[in-house]
Formats: sequence, structure tokens, C-alpha cells
Amino acid sequence: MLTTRKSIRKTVRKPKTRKARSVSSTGVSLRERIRDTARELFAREGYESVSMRRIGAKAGCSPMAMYRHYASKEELLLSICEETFSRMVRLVDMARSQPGTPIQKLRRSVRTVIDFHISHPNHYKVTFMTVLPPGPVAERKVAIGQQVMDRLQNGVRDCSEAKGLDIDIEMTAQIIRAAIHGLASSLVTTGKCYPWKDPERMKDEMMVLVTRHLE
Amino acid sequence: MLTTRKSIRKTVRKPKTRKARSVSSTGVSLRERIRDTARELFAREGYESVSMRRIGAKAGCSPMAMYRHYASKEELLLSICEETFSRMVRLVDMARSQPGTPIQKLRRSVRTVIDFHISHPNHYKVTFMTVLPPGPVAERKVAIGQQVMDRLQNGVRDCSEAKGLDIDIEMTAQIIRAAIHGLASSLVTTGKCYPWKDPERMKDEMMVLVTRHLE
DNA sequence: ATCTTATGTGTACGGCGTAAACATAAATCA
DNA sequence: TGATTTATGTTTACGCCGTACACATAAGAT
Repeated sequence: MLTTRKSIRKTVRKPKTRKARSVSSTGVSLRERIRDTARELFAREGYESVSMRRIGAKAGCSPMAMYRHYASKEELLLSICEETFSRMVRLVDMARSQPGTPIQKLRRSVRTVIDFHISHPNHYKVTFMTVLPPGPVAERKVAIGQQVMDRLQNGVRDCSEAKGLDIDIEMTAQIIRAAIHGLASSLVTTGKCYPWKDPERMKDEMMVLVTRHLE
Repeated sequence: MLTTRKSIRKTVRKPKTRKARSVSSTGVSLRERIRDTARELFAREGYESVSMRRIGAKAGCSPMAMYRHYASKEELLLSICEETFSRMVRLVDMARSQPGTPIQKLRRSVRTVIDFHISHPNHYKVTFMTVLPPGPVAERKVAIGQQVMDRLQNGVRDCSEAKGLDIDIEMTAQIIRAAIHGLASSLVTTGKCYPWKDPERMKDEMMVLVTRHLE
């Protein structure tokens, strides 16, 4: 309800409570409305095809209003990516905190992430299928995404240590990551227009394939 | 040497031999120069970050000259994708025509495609990591890419029939495709900036993982 | 009440993709 | 050969784009 935000361009100030000027009847701040609108448009029409002007029109503000909340169109995109990554981290942490053997936890993590991507194609498309031009913003995105990889690697390490396996933990994690993205991108991009044989079974088979040597 | 091209906007005419006007001393037509320049720039800076004006400047022609060879910026991109796909098809066909058992041929195909992607990151980035906005051009791209999938599926079918296996051919091919792209995109995007553990072994392990149940 | 800060709008600029009109070299035909 | 047609280039111009900048005003803080 009381959404507090400090300016993005000025230095940090004492974060006293301050209500946003225009909080709609739904209780959603303009900042969130902009991000939600942008995510939907970016996913449906592609980052570069969507103009700030159109986002503003759909979110109900002037184009320049968005620059009070996001320094640029790129930063707006990055903010969506950050949200996606933080959700992924949360999902993986939850999956690993549930009871089970290390291999069960790892597979649950992988499965959870895949399902998250499939059921949130907008997040996936914007976060993983949008290439933003090389530069500082792109590098920040990579750094943030690394948090998920760290979790994945820890899951593999647990399996390895529990069974005393002699495997390359880093490489195994990277193969799993590649499998997840290969699957997710294939399913998300083609969507319903391509006759996938049985997505659920495909997910299971792929997951088992890349983790079989851990059990 | 004698590069013949008919107009892209006028109706078909009798295709008599006709030399292009400006074939540089290298024997490379303007059309090829534009495509090569565009591929390099698209791969390095991203499709949307590169303007037709800049491509023209680097290729040595006016911006509008390119519209005599490609109907739009999108069609220019599609032309690069077509080139990539046709090379992939050629590579897979070669790999399958060499002697060997079906499984050997399949693995050789997969390995060849992966290596092609890794050693031609520009082609890969432009063809597979550039999302062009939904529309007729995007659909044509999917249709063309299907040719490669057909080859892959045939390779899987050969394995299945040779051994009398009871597997889902279509799904297996799709899993292999997903694995290829997961690996290629991971390796190509992060390039040398990420400390991959041992790309060659990673390729081998992944390839074996997704084809093990075929031998 | 006054001051400060947060958050909105209006206007303007340089760059974009490309339509339209024009120019001319090359090929074809008489 | 000269005339005509076709292929292939340039110039100009239009309507969008991201966003810098200047300004307006609402919401605490004092």
C-alpha cells in the first residue's frame, strides 16, 4: 500500500515514509504498472519493437514519467530480468529446503525452474531471449544471473559428496543449465504452434538424462 | 564472377545473363558485401542496435542501395539465417553420408553441428539468438529451420530401426535439438569471458547423454 | 507558512527505417 | 550502331524513436 521509492539519480536520502503521488485504486504503484506493462509488451512484440511511448500510453503516464523510475529503456528491461532471477533463486532455495536426498532435491530444483519458465513465458522471453547490446547493463545482468548458477552448482556438489562421486561439479552444473535452457527456449518460443510430442515427458526425460550419473 | 540477380520487387523476367554494375576488385558483389557486413555487425552489436545507415556506410553504399537487394532490414536478417540453415543442412547431409553405423552417423551429425555453431558464433548469434518480431518473416524462418530438424529426426529413426528400439523418435530428436542449442548458446554467448570447464569434454558428454539410449 | 524533494508533463533534438522520385550504367533489340 | 529497356545506385523527405532539458506541482519536513 505505501510504496516507497527513492530517486534513481540522486544520492541516497533518509528513507522516511512517503506515499507515491498517484497510487491507483488497485494499490499498484506507477513503477510496478510500468514494469508489468513493459514485460507484457516486450514478451509479446519484442524489446526493440516496443517504444517507451507505447509503454507509457498503456501504463497511463507520459513517456518521460518512466524515466523517474528507470534510468533508461535498458534499465527497465534489466529490472524485469532482476525480478525473474530473484524468483528463480527463491524457487530453487525452496526446492532444496524440502526434505529428500540430494539427488531428489536437485531434480526438484531443475524441474521447478523448468516449470517456472514454461508457465511464465513472458518472464523467460524477456529475461533469456532478449539480447541487450553489449555494455555495462548487459554485464550486470550476467552477474545477477550467476546467483542461480551458484545454487545449481551447490545442488550438484551435494549429490557428488553424498555418494562420493568423482565428477566435474562445475561442468555438470553447466550441462544441466544448458539442458534447462535448451528445453525452455524450445518450448517457449514455438509455443503452441509447434506440435511438441509430450512436453511433460520431455521435461522428465531430459532431467533424468542430465542427472542420471549422479544417482 | 558474373553475379546475376533479378529485382526483388518487380515480377519475374526472363533471366538472361547480366553482370552486376559494381563488382569490386575482390569479385564480391555488393549484395554479398552487405550481407557479410550486416552479419558481423548484427552478431557483435545486436540486430536492433545496428542501423541500415551504418551497414551501408561500412559496406560502401548508400542506405537505400540495400533495399535493391533486400526488401527490408528484416529480410536482410532472414537472408543470413537462410545461409546458416543451408550450411547446417549441408553439414548434416555430409556427416550422414560418411560410412558408419546409424548411431555413429547421428553422433557425427550432432557433433558437426555443435562445432559449426561454436566456430561460427556470428552465424549462430544472428540466426538463433536474434528474435525478430512476430510476423510473416519470423514464420518463414521457422519453416526453413525445420529442414534441419527433419534431417535430425531421420538420423534418430535410422538408429531406432537398426536396433529395433521402442522410442519416441520425434521427442528424441527434439531433446537432441534442445541439448545442441542449450550448449551452443551457453558457449557462444558467454564466449571467453566465462570460465568454461572444458568445452570439448562438455560437448562430448552432452552428446553421449542424449544419445545413450540409442545404442 | 515555507522550503525541499519526489514525481509528473511538454518540448525539442538527433537518429532511425524506408517510401518516393530521380539518375545512370548495362543489357537487349532494331 | 543507336534506341530502348531494365537493374542498380543516390537524394530527399516523412513519421517514429529514445531521451535531454526545462518546467510544474504535490507531498513531507521544519
